[in-house]
Amino acid sequence: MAVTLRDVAEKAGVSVRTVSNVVNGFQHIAPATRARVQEALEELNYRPNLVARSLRQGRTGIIMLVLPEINVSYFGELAHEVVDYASLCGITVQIDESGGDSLREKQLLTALSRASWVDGVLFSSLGLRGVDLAGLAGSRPLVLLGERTARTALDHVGIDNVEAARQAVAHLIERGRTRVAAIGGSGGARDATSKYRLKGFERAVRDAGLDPEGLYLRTPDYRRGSAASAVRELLEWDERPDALFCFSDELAAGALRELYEHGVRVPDEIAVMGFDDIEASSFSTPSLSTIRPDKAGIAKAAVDTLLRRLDDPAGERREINVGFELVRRESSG
Amino acid sequence: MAVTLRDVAEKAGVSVRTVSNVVNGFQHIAPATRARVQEALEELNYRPNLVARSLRQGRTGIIMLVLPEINVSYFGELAHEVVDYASLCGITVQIDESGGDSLREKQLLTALSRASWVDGVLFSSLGLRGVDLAGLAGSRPLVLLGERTARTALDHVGIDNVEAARQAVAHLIERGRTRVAAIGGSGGARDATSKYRLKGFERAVRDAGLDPEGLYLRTPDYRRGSAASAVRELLEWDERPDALFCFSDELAAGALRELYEHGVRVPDEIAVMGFDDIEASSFSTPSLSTIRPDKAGIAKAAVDTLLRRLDDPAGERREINVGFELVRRESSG
DNA sequence: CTGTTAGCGCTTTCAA
DNA sequence: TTGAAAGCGCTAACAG
Repeated sequence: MAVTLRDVAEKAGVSVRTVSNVVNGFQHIAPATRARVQEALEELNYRPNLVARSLRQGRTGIIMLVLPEINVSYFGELAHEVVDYASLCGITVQIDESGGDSLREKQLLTALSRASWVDGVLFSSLGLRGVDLAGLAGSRPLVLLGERTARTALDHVGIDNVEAARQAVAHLIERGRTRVAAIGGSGGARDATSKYRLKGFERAVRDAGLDPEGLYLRTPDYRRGSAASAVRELLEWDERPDALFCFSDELAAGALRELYEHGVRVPDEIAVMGFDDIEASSFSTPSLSTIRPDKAGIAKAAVDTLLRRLDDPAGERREINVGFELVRRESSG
Repeated sequence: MAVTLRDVAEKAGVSVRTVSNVVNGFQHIAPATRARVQEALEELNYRPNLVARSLRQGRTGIIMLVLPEINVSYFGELAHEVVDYASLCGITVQIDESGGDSLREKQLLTALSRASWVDGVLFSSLGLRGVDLAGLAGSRPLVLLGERTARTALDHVGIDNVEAARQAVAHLIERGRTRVAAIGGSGGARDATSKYRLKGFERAVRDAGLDPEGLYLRTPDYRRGSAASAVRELLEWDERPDALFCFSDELAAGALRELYEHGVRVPDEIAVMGFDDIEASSFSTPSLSTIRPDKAGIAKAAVDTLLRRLDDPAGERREINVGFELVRRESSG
């Protein structure tokens, strides 16, 4: 059914070798031969069988991007950048979701070893443990995205979460707030991201000579729906906070909604900062001040690192910190 | 380097055939042999080379999902459902973005024929033309998602956009609105989605004995940022509309923002309806009334249809309409 | 410059 | 029940 090199070779009256050379743009070919082969190629509408090519070359040009959930805006935007940049490099991206919960994380690891056609993996997880990673040791190159959750020899691309969080909270304090609360986190005990954002929060508060004690509320995940109960709780404190630092824009969106339902004016009564700068945040009412990680930069660094690792499996471990930016909008006053 | 069937066969003192049988769970194997092979398998930590297997079997278990942009919430949520359901079927999903603009649509088609390892394609495009599709005729099975934009023999999964839009607008009219405007669309001349939603809008308006003339404003795309200028324009009409039907939730979010900036109260002065029910919509202020297409249903139908088509390439064309639901929230009063 | 050919690792037909 | 071997379509080493 499918046209093969042999079919083309027969039609053009040359060997498969020659056809292969033409297909792959090899240099030293007699113009006449090339023309003849080209013609046969067109006439038969030849399409190379990439599976066969991959088997031969040991590379597929496919990388896998593993993230918690693609429908979460931040990850959707990150995936967009990755797909975008990878396609520039002639790489196709396959997407797998870890779901965030550790039950499915096991399936995921199975999937990972299942997917032997994948050249390499970009892994963005909230709670990957060292033991999990161990199982991957011998397999394909893997670049960790987001926060490093275990001491490994893996390449890593992320941002300085401590400093970013510190700047976010410092910004609230600069705007005159003195009682800043923080909310965020995830079910995973090893959620390093929230650990570092919390550290940055505490640092900023202490730098201002204030006390962060008792001002942090954990949430089960980073989604919009998870902010409500935390917000309800802090509204009942004896001394209400006058600012709120959310560990994600989605949480912030949920917080804005809950504050609105309680008739609390933002930023007048409570200022709000998010983290991620998802697209929706500049359109919310009020628009959301936030930290904007350089998503395109993360994507580029991640893909580049992975490709480099493919060529040089033994190369030195790379630890890349990509930039971020503080975005001031209405919600922080 | 990688362990192959042969390595295992040698170690176990059997033929590759036998090892293959064990790996694939073949029935008729002597218990003793099986045990010996299992042991060798474990000891060498054998992982099948799926590229080789695919070459042999002519199937990879990979399908491609093509959509405009993965960072657009609706598509992110749809992709989530597709990845979810496909993984249940043992299928991996590869994602490609068409970008929406026809310039990149050509690259996309190239990519499609490039990607010969893909078993089949789920294609969600806003403006695919018949001629474009023609080029794919001989290649892999393709299921069209969203709106059918050309008369083809392709399978198609979507929702009844005319009826959904009609219900949305009828709902606004039921709530007492008499002057409903519509905004949405895309650059493509062949944006069938907006065509049908517009038709549903007009039908609902006429059904109520009103006149839709001059109440539709085209936007360049369905994104949040594209609603602003349309909203500014309709606010300057002599007779202001008292309701607004947006062809997507993102447009509606942009509209809510713009109305807020102009001090127009929603829903008191203008009621707003969206379309898609992205997650953010239930958290906006005011929360957004909208049409909720059964995304999981679309994903399931799409994957099922594609898999069936793989087994039966000559089967009858399938035309599937998935359900939807009207979601009443604050923005429609 | 081009033809011949040996595999890449696997499944599967044909024999035994 | 198991072995031997063909071959999926391609690339590349080796000849010529």
